[in-house]
Amino acid sequence: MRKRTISIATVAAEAGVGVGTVSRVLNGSDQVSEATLKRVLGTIERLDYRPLRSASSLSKGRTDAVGILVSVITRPSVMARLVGVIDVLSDAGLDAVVFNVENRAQLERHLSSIIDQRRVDGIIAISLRIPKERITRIRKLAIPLVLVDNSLPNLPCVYIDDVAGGKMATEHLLSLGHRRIGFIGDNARSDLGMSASENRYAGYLMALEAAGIGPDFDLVARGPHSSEAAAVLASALFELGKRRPTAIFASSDTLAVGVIKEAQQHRLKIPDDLAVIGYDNLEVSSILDISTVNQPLLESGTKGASMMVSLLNGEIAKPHREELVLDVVPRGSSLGIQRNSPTKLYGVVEGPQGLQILQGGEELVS
Amino acid sequence: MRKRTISIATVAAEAGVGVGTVSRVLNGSDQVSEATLKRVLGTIERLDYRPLRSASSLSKGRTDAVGILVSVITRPSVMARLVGVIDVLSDAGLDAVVFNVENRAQLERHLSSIIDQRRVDGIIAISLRIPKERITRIRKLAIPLVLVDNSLPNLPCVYIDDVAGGKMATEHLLSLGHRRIGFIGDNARSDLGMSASENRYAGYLMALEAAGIGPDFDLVARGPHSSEAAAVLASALFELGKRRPTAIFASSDTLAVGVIKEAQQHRLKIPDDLAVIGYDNLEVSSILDISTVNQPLLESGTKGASMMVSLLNGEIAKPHREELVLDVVPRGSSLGIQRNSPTKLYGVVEGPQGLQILQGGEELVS
DNA sequence: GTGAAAGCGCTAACAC
DNA sequence: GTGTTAGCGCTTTCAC
Repeated sequence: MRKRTISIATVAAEAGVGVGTVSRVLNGSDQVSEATLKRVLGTIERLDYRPLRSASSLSKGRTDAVGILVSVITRPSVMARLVGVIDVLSDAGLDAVVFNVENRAQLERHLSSIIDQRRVDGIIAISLRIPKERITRIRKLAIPLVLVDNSLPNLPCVYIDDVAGGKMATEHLLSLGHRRIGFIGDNARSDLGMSASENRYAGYLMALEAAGIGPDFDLVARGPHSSEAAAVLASALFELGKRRPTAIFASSDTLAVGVIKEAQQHRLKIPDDLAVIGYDNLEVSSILDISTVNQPLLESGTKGASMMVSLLNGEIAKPHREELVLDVVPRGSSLGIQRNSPTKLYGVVEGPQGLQILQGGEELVS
Repeated sequence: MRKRTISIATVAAEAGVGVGTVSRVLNGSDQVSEATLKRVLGTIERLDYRPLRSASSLSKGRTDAVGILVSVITRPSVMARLVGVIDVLSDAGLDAVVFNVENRAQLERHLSSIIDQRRVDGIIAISLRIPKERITRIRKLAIPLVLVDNSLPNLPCVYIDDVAGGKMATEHLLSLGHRRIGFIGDNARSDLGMSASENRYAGYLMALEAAGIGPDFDLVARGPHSSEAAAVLASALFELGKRRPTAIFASSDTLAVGVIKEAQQHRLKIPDDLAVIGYDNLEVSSILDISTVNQPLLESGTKGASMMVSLLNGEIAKPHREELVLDVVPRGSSLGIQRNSPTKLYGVVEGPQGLQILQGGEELVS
């Protein structure tokens, strides 16, 4: 409570050394003798001194922070990627500054603030299409940019082939003998350029064509990204009577949930009357036994963030492009096979007040 | 490409004014004549100049960023609060620096880095208990701290009364005539101090006692926060035969999903053989028609962030404590009433390629 | 109203 | 090895 503010100068004075030496100690330079190191460290400890971030940022010319642009953060798939990104950045000692982008205007606003003010050392864009002009500008300013769940030439990115995924999902249904396969997906959005659903749709069409089945647009429906909307759309498809689909590919598990719920309302048995496959392998698909296309969501985030870390450390020279693998996870909603009970994974024990499943890595209150 | 870096001095020189004037313009001071304002603004525009964040931070002594400490970010309820926080901060022009906290060690690490380096102007802790020593330190440094989904004396916080919520949920089941009511919740964790589930359990016990029903620990089970774990625990309760519960209060919707899924495996009809109520009113509860206790998740985030904004603007003097209201949302899993079809909410139209539900606020690709 | 100059707290290049 | 010093780019008195 004595000093107004305690800076590097205070420490230097107190320890009887120059500020340079203190700075060296702070930054782990080996140009410091054992003796002074100890002394300075001691003073720092005693004074409880911590260097001010903004000062060193200004001096060093970097912020040690990474901006994360996220499209519609509430979507579980986006969330999962974000978590992966944050974890890796955090481990690398980088701050994760998160920007939620719900529309084009926000995207522009955030981008300009991030880029122009140099708030961050690098930018990770998740499931987002960045306007060309911005890309150009970012390039010119030499700000590292990594794309997660998107792809652009000459830019480091973690790419997932949604077309292939859509194809795989549809082929799965085809392999089960289905011919009248419906598609339920997201509205195509021009503002944020999230094209995942449309790409999966393209894969769907390709698979059908390869199987010699022409597209039937009566079996195709799009809407907002919610279970409720999917339920409504599914309902419309079910009303087609004889012409109704025997299987539906929903471009995300969230939509698949709505489809299945609605099927139950219509007394359609899953998968006998209607087979369903979703996409993303969200937790909900596992618990509701919904077939799906697994994409490594968390991994896409960690991979992207790792790229960023490498870029910032100057370890990577040329833009790297990583493509993650997809795989169909067949479950009850298409196969009708009873899924394995998860019981085996857990050991239930008698706890102090009721039953308990102990979990690893956490201390339990006794 | 001429100048190395373009700073406030460049602008000043180019505009033929002093740096002070440019700074005034930048910060919207009214101490600038109309003429110079115009000229400086013009030069800024022409030079495409933007002030550097870290420089003004150092000078101003603030970062215009807020640190958000989040416990186990993957939980949907936590996510929802986070989204609320980010949105408000973003609108206020504050950067949201997110720290994911999975264990006590991480909490300490992040806290010390945030606090000591003054990376941020304020801290918002979501669903997290901050150790006393840290609170003391934060207080001493006069760093604004807001608690969301937690409460501490003399600290601004957005509080949700989980005990009351647990009581409400249990009373709902009691009111339906149930006497053998089970509880499935999270393991109590000492490291992060997330006590929501335990508080709801306390409410559950209170409601039972008020109804003259003694606790039966055979009907109580705890485990990790996942549907799978809940399913396993539910299974154990179902095996009690005659003594099995006729209703279950799951301390979160995520757990309720597991309970219901497992009930179906056991051929228990919902809600006739087993009534279920969850907590949080997550999207999944709506689509699966699960009764729940609604808590304004997003609002807790926005409220908390608003408090922070006020604090940083010096608008609030004493710590404010906001308590959000809870309400039971009775649905099919306890009442057995067919929920309203969401169909009415949406208008399905004939799109260019299949059916479509148009959504407001988004441009659709034609 | 406006310019000049003194910091803000740290880093890094340069001397010794 | 270590001290000294000149910035990093901006804000903010304080004169004029």
